[in-house]
Amino acid sequence: MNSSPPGKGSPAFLLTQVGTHAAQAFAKRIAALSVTPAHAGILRMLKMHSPLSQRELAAKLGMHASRLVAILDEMEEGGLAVREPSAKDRRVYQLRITEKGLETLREIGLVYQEHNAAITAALSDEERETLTSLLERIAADQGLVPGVHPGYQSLPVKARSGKAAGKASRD
Amino acid sequence: MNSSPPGKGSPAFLLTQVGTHAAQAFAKRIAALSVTPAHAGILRMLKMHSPLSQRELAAKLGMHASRLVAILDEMEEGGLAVREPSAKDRRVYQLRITEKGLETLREIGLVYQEHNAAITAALSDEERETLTSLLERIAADQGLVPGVHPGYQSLPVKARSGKAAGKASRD
DNA sequence: TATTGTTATACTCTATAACTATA
DNA sequence: TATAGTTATAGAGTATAACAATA
Repeated sequence: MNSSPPGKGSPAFLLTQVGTHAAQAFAKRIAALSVTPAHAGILRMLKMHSPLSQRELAAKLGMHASRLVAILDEMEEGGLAVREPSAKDRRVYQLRITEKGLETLREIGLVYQEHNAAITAALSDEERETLTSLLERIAADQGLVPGVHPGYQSLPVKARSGKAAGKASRD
Repeated sequence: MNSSPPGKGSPAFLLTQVGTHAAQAFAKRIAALSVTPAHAGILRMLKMHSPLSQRELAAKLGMHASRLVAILDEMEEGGLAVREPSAKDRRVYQLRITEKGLETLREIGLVYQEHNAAITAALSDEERETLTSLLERIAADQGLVPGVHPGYQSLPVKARSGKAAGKASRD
């Protein structure tokens, strides 16, 4: 097991393999709601921490503020969130989730539940809990912030250009 | 737990969170060997299945053949693999791993072991085995091919441009 | 006419550094 | 002079469709 291919049946590789698959499957599911994982994460942040300036939001997500501009443009266009001028400082925007954003977040929650059930379909309820608790301990040990995707720095901004999504094969 | 943010403490989200983190951490580790995850996966494939044509390799990895061109150029440049003309069909190349490629694969194996230990440092041996077996069952249920990264379609070809890697913060 | 590997094109995403308007 | 948000630029990656050589 030393000169052999690394990690075929060992946890770290399985984690990236299954984790990548889960991320792809989730992105595909919520594409039906016209949102990306980035949108979903931002909606969640805004629900929990509104109001937030763009820089505060960027800091919380671990991404550069300039990347947020396009994403927030999309979200405003889609009616999910709004930029409101701050009374105190005319340079900053207070970001707030809209009623439609809250509704979309609820729908995302439902889709997530389906996704969660599908991904862990092979496990019993008890095993699901075991898995959750092991993963929570790893996440804590690795310094991951609950609810924040570490790939935020490079999560696609827009949904993949449609053609590929219709290709039947994946998931 | 219904209108609340999706998946904070539930397995599917934890899987993508921890899985993404693990993938990033591994990529960073093997960057010290001047290889990317894509290179590592190809080295492993070539060790197991040499010789292989480019189209056969692309099919096994689930990626488009044209993407392989640049990656194999790099690997030949780095002396990890070679394109040998086929005796039977002058259109095809037989890909073979070199002695240096085998040596690099051994080193990757060692780095992987460190990585695996680091990622699962929070767990006991028994828990590690439990996690492995749960993940293997999920992977099998989801139709994932053992040892093949589902993100192969969009794994970065070259190591990230250096500057970012030296930025201290991640991992 | 089909297939292998390659190249060319157009498109997306990203990071960085200007830039503006405020403070 | 510093900060919030924006825009511009340049670079990297990808997918797709041509393409040349060979079958």
